[in-house]
Amino acid sequence: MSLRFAVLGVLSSMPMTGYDMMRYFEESVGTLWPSSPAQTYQELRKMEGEGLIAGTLAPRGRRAEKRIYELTDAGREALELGTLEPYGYPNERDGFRLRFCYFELLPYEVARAHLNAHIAHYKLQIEQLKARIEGIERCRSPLLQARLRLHPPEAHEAIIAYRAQALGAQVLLAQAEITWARRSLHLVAKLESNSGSRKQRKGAA
Amino acid sequence: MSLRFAVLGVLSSMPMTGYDMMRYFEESVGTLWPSSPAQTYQELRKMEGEGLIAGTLAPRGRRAEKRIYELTDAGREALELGTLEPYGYPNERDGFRLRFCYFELLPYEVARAHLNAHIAHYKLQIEQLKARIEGIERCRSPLLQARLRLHPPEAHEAIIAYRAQALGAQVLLAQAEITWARRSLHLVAKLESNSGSRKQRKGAA
DNA sequence: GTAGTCATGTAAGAGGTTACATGATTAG
DNA sequence: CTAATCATGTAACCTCTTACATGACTAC
Repeated sequence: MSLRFAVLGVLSSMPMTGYDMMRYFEESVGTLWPSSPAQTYQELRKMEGEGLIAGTLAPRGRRAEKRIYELTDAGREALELGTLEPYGYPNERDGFRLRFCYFELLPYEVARAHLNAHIAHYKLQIEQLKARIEGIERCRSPLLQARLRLHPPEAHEAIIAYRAQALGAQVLLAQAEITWARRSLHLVAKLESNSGSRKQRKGAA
Repeated sequence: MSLRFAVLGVLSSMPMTGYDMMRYFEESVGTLWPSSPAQTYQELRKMEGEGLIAGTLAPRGRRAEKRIYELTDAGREALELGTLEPYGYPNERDGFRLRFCYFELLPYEVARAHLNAHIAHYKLQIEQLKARIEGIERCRSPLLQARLRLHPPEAHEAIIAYRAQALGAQVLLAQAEITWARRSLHLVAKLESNSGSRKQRKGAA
């Protein structure tokens, strides 16, 4: 249901084609709910069938056509309902930690390399998120600008703040990942020195 | 590939039936990679077909039978390879934050309720995780005990520490969630007091 | 003309959820 | 005898990914 929610949310700012939607997805909610072209187009067709959105054919050049979607009243209702309903927390999966459970199978060097890659991954993510947050706060996205135009000025602060705060969550989580990985590097070092001194004791004995 | 990895990991401690596996999943890596009976049994059959695990029929009571799976050499290799390979970080999805992006549609009261539910959710999760971590550190699980028996005593510390540290990650992340939700409650309060003198929105235009 | 962007799809398959179906064994 | 547990599945469905396919339009 979340892709559907994302589509409703994006369309609530302005009508657009499936192609536009894919671009705006990346710009706005893309970090929160990525979607491929294949899935986006399919979902749009399905939602049109269910009356949540309405597509109208528009000319494009002389021979070609494009389909511009906009929210219906039912779609607007579904969007509100989606925010109103309590969120059903799905099972979270954590492939990295699953593998980490078996790091005892690895040489310390490889374990360290994996953890350093983890840190690099989330550092990069934080940079990207901060750039996005700045983009939101400065209203650089045409999608966000369109959304603001739909609302009175006194609502603008909330719209922008909620968006930025949503990405702020991802920053906090990424920072926690880095903290954890650093601690895990300490753990690896400790395990290594323990096994090192053992070897020394054995060698000495 | 992660369910497969989880199966290999669990089976590397001891041979067992699909039914046992489901129970041990919940006990050990269940928080990291939950799986349903349907999926578990299917995956086991598939992995048997690919020679990663081998099932032997064993009698159960007088008429019934059960299938006990164990790792093959290929399976052991696959497990090692799975830890050795760099982890391919998947796209992460965040349904809660996606909804949060549109909290401006909600009355402040409902926004607060959602955030409080968020805090409650992760507080509960932290409690459960801490209980699990204690269980690991005290070696309460028969699965972990079996695993330790397979290894020399000087390896025990690492095995236990990695497991506990894996769940420790989830604790850190859950704490970050709570921190974020508290900050978001402050944000809601601020927005509300800003709009305090103004008339608040009601109804759809 | 050709490269890049705009625009829309289909098909196959992996991975996961939910619901249902079946029957034996064990503990009380 | 009954209920809980042990044990194994099947079927339908949803979501998401990957790869492929098509063709018009625009700027150079």
